[in-house]
Amino acid sequence: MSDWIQHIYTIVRKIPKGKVTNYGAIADVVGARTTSRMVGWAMNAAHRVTPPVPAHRVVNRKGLLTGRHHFGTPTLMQELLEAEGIKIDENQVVDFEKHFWKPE
DNA sequence: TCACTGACCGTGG
DNA sequence: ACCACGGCCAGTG
Repeated sequence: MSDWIQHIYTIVRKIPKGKVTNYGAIADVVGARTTSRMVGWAMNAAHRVTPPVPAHRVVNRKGLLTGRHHFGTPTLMQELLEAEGIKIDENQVVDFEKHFWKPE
């Protein structure tokens, strides 16, 4: 695995419970060497790495749950977020900016 | 080996 | 406000 992928996993694992972030923010922290699309790719491969990565806390810039189909069931991602106190409406995070967590 | 694709985002027409 | 395009890396056929 390349460094930037490990870097992404490390960052995602730092996301506090009840918070969410977006692909662009992660790409920004990792550096200009990667783009948000690469972050998405990394998440696709994240489910087979250990320790587990809370990929459900990563959404796109509009707060849309674009990755929900990559979970076991189409609703699993939403359920995980709601279990942490984040409300979802029409596959979108309610008050996204309020729950947004900027990685560093 | 080459070509295409992907859980995205910002910019320009 | 809508549409198209470039960027960046690894896996797959």
